[in-house]
Formats: sequence, structure tokens, C-alpha cells
Amino acid sequence: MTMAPSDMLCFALYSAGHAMQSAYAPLLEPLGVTYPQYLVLQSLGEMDEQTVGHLGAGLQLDSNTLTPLLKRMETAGWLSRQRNPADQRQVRVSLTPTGAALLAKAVDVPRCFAEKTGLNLAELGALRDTLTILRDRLRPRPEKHRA
Amino acid sequence: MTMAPSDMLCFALYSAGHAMQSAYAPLLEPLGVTYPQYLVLQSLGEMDEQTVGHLGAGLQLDSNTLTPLLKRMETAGWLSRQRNPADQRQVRVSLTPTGAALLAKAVDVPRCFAEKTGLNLAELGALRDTLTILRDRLRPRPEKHRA
DNA sequence: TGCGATTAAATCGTATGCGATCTATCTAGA
DNA sequence: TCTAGATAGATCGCATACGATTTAATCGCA
Repeated sequence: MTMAPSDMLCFALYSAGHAMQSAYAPLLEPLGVTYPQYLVLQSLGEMDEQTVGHLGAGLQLDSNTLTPLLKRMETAGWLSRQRNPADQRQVRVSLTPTGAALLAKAVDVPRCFAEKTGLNLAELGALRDTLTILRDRLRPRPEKHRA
Repeated sequence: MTMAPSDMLCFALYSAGHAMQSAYAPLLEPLGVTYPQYLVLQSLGEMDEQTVGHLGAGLQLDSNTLTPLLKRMETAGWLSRQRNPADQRQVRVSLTPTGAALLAKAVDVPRCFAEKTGLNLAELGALRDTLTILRDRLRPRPEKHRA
């Protein structure tokens, strides 16, 4: 009796996450991007010129993951990274025309993925909300130095 | 308008999965195991003497991931790997007494995690079922060579 | 019986994630 | 003004994931 329901929830989350990426793979492979790279493109599509930190806040990733990832994407020609002249600590990331074109070619990807899930819009939204709430409970905001 | 609901579902899944592992981390760190290693221990606790392939079927991982992971766990003294004399292609994995003791020390981990989620048993079960269904839709069984 | 097809792991290469630390820069206060 | 502390990224090391390929062993069937 080592297996408890909670246990299975964690595995369900773990394996569903992998399955999600494997479902995205055939959609993204023709474009030559990985799933995390696709998230970066999408995020920059929503708001260009983000700093590494801002991008990381949105994607829940730190610079130790983002910096190498962004450098690979810069090498691929999809984005540019430049220090903020007003604050040299910051690096601003922006889409290149090539990157924007790539993102444009990916417009149908989310819909294709949605079809694979077999869920309707309401179900997709409900599951998303549940997962988002769960995530925010499990990964509390850093809160800086909480008073 | 590049962001569609389906899109956000995938990110919710992605980030919730990471958050889940980060919530497990402080529970597993004292034991010195990673989350995937914990899954292996748990799986062997349910059924000892599994082959790499059987373990992989349960955890949805292939030998390219499992072999190195199992070797690290063998080095740590938690499990043993031996070829099946009846079929030398197979490797049977089993818990050592040390590994079994480690698993025993982890009995409370699932409950601690469940508390962090703030969900009751029914909610945990419902979410698990939804995710499991979704996962199986997204990662169809290999089906061998489908007729 | 013998050999080509299958199967089970292992190996290789690349891309994440992330804890811990380092470096450069900026900011605030004595 | 000058420096201690805070910030933003970058770097390092290690552990997954996984596509592609390789190797060893077994099986199926002429």
C-alpha cells in the first residue's frame, strides 16, 4: 500500500507533461524549434523587448536555464540580445524578422495541439485554470524577503 | 492574439509539472534522491524484480533515460541490476535492503505533498484521472505495428 | 538447422532544468 | 563621495529526457 492517490497525481502531472511535449514535437520539428524555444517565441510575440528576468518571470525559468537557451536561439538567428544602455545589468531580448516569421509559421500549432487533446474549449480552459491554481500553490512567489 | 487557450493549457501543464517537482524537492533532498529516482523506488516497491523495459512502461521512460539513471542508483547502493539468465537481453532491477530502507523513510512524502496542494482526496483523484486520460490521448500506445 | 528479423539495453549527442556560485553593475546611506 | 549590499545575468556541474544508432541475444520460419 505504498501508492497513495496524491502520489499518482504527481505522476499523472509528470507523465502528462512529457506526453504534452511529445505531442508538440511533430508540430514543432518542421520549424526546427523545441518546446521551450517555442514558449520564448510566443512570449516575445506577446511582448517584444523583454529582459531575461521578465521573460523568466513569465515562463517560470531562471537565467541559468534561459541564458543558454536564448544564446542558442540567437545563434539560430531568431532573436537578438543586447544590454540595456540605461542599466548594463539587464539584457533585452527581441525577435528578429526571422524569428517573427518563424512564429508566424507556428500560428496553427496551438489549434493542432488542442485537437489532439480531444477536449473542447471549456474543458481546456477548466483544466488550465485548475493547473494554474495548483502550480501557484506549489511554487509560492519568492516574495523577496517576506516581512 | 497569438495566445490561445489551448496554448495556455500546455504551459499550465509544463509549469505545474516543474512546480510539482520543486515542491517535492525539499521532501526528497534529505533522502538524497531526485524525483525520477523516487519514482523508480516507488515502482520497485510495488513490484520488485522488474526489467528495464517493464519499469519503463510504467514510468513512460525509455532505456536511454533509464539506463544511466539506474546505474547512478546502483552506484548509490539502492538497487541491483542483473541480466536475466533465461534471456540475456533483459536486465532485472531489484531493490537492495538499503533501497528498501530508503523507500520506507519516504512513506510520508506523498502525504506531505498532498497537503501542499491544498486539494482534498476527491479533487486529487479527479485531477489525476483527467490528466491520465489526457496523457493517454496525447501519447498513444506504440501499438507495435498497427494492423 | 541457419539466418534474417525482432527485441532489449546500452550508447551517443543535444537540450533542457536547476542548485550553487561568480561577476558586473547599480543603489543607498554613512 | 565611497563603499556595503542588492540585482541581473552568466557560468558551472549534474541529472534528466529523448531521437538516433549500436550491440547483443533470441526468435521465426524456410
